[in-house]
Amino acid sequence: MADTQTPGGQTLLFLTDEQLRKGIEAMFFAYRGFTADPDRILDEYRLGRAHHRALHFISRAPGTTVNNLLSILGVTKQSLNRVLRTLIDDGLVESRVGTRDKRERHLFLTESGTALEQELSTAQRERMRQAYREAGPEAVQGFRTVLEAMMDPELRHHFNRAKDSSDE
Amino acid sequence: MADTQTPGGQTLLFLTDEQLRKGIEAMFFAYRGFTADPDRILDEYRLGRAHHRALHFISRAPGTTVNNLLSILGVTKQSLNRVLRTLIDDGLVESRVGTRDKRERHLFLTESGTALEQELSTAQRERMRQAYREAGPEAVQGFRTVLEAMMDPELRHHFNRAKDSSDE
DNA sequence: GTTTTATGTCAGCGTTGTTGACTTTCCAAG
DNA sequence: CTTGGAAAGTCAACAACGCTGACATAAAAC
Repeated sequence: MADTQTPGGQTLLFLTDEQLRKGIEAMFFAYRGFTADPDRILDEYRLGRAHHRALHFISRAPGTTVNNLLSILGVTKQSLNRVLRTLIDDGLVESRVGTRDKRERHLFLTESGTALEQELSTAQRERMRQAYREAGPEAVQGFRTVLEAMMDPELRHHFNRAKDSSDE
Repeated sequence: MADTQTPGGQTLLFLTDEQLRKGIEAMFFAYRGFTADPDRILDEYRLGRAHHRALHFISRAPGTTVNNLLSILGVTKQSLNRVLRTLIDDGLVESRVGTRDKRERHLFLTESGTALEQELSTAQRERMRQAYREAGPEAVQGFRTVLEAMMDPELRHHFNRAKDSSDE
């Protein structure tokens, strides 16, 4: 990767379109791998990626409201509602009317919801762990740094929300 | 990132579930940013991401066959066919019957197809360039390494196909 | 106490993925 | 030269998951 130091010490990158295109393709192919294992499991349950995302974030923040989930997932409430309906009908998620504000619904994973989320998460974590192992610790640091820089500022906010209780 | 050296010199990574989950969320949020700019442009043309992917890989390998595109994109021919039909009807892609093997169709971008591909690619490359600039050269190297490790071996093959004429 | 805002639900539509059945074209092996 | 099979395309139906619009209800604001 071509780079030089300015007299001021700032690192400059000279990035060809070709290098950037390879990065774009890497994202495309890697994302396919990233979702492949959960997708296989979801098929067995007749669920899709949207259900996985909902399970993931409900698991991360039990009792979260529909509205909060909405802003994290970046879809319309109607779209999320259909997904939640399926999950509730399947007994994977429980929706409790808010005590302070009865308009709100607080979302929790049921026992079987927790089990499925674990199954999905384990498969995806194993893929991630394997990739991290192959790549090595400095690569992982770089990976995370570039991904964070690629996010929309608004989304980065959601990402960093739970970061405190994390790895650094 | 926790890591130690074994007496043998191999680097071991101790990765908590929490660290891996953050990596998973980073992929999720970053991919949203990654596709956000092209999605906005595609909306104006009443096209979707599937069309963008087809344009990208036809642009990368002009004259590629439908079958080759199929194995790269990993969708069914029926699904790809609908996308190609739209692109051909819109005058963005040209399909030429093969000379050596007349069963094959070779795909090329038209002038306006090239223009749209450029517009999409430029938007996406700018996002990528910005992220690379923010993260710095070592981070970029790590990013690419982890992404490649995350791919399915079969997909990695497609990725490396055009790598020779690339950056290393 | 009526209006406005927030939240969630129901109905319907578009894109893009899927499978299955079928036809046409054409290369190549027998 | 015929036939088997690969490549490409079409039609139909369906599922997942985005979207908009219309609407009910709860809470807040006036």
